[in-house]
Amino acid sequence: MARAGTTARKTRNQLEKRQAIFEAALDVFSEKGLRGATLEQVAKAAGLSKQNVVYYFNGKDAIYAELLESLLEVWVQPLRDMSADGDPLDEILTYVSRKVQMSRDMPRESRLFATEILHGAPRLGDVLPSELKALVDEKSAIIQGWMDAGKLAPLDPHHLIFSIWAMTQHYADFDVQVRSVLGPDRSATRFEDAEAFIKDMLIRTLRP
Amino acid sequence: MARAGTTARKTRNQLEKRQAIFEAALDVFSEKGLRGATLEQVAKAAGLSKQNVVYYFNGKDAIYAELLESLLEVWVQPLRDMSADGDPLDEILTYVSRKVQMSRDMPRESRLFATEILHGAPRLGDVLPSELKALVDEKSAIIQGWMDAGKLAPLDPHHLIFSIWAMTQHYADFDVQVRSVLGPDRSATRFEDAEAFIKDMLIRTLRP
DNA sequence: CGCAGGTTTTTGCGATTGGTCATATTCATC
DNA sequence: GATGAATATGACCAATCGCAAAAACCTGCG
Repeated sequence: MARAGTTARKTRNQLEKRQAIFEAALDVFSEKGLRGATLEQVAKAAGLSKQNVVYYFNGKDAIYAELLESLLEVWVQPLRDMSADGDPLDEILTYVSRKVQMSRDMPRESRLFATEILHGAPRLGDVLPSELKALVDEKSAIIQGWMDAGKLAPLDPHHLIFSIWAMTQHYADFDVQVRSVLGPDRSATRFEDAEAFIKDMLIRTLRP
Repeated sequence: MARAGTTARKTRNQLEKRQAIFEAALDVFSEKGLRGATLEQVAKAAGLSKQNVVYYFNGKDAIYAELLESLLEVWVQPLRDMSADGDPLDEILTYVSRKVQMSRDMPRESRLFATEILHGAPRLGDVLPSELKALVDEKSAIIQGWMDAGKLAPLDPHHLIFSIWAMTQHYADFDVQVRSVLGPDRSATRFEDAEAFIKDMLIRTLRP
């Protein structure tokens, strides 16, 4: 037996299979949650048998944990990219664009994280209070700098970031509700409309 | 056998027990989700035996479904109370206040609805596209009226409501993340700070 | 008081689901 | 064909839902 899940070195085939399982797991877990999903559903979506999935990972929880971890960096990248060098408003509006884009193109990832955090983020370990906090603190300091320089209206940077997270991710996480309320026709342009709305709101708010 | 769950008429004792089960179920379901929670956990939290809980309801799903339904009206009440007669900005800021208050005082309810909608809201039936849509459309029309009268800056009312939902509920649903990022000291005042921030943002945005 | 009716609770069990393990068997590659 | 990787098969075990029937508990009324 190979225990593909534990060995560090992996063949091309192994990586492909693991990727297929990740993709399937993202589908199933984001829709039903960790407990609501079964290994068999993941296996079927990946085109493998339940036992074969276990061969590549060490069980259900391991898939979920590794999936979360592998998506983490991608998830916070837009905030990472916010630079102190750019134009303040541009930087923030670009950040909003990218977050709306992620809600449209990666709703499963958004829901996965949402569910996890909603339930207390037990598997995110201490990533939130350490790494994420550090990142947000760093970017908040930059924003604060812009405000101190009179380039933006003075507001609490932390809550500004929270509000951007909330508004943008809302369109991925609560898509069912958004579409229900907007109705079929207006739903077609919900992401563009949302982006325009949020940007408009931030421009009016942040104008010094 | 009495089938307390099905009969329309209920004694005082029955109602009390059912209420206790609701309370326990809210605790457990909001924390672990429907599938993640077990009947026994609910029963223990309610101080009853598992089988006795089944006596009062017709099983796990029935508790969850009835719980959701019983909370729905409470949940949308603040929006219901928004009146066309009041001062536009006041009405909206009051709405924000009440929503933040609900995030602080009823986080379990918020998370329960969040989880449900996140997973496609299968048990909310067609409440979203019918009743909720009607309510939001009605209030959006009122806001639109205010904007047309020049009392508020022109914005999309639907997305304005979405953004208020998103920002206020964020502090209940993602409380773990908020507290992690803010750190212990700043967390103490997170709801007051959030309310002030959101109101400030809306005032700047909606000023005609 | 005591018992007859219904109500509530407990006991015990059947059945299903789902995660995991152990052991073949097939496959690919040298 | 030899060797290790990959897949398939079968079985097991734990968790848990839900039912049925017995037991305990009222409560009103003769």
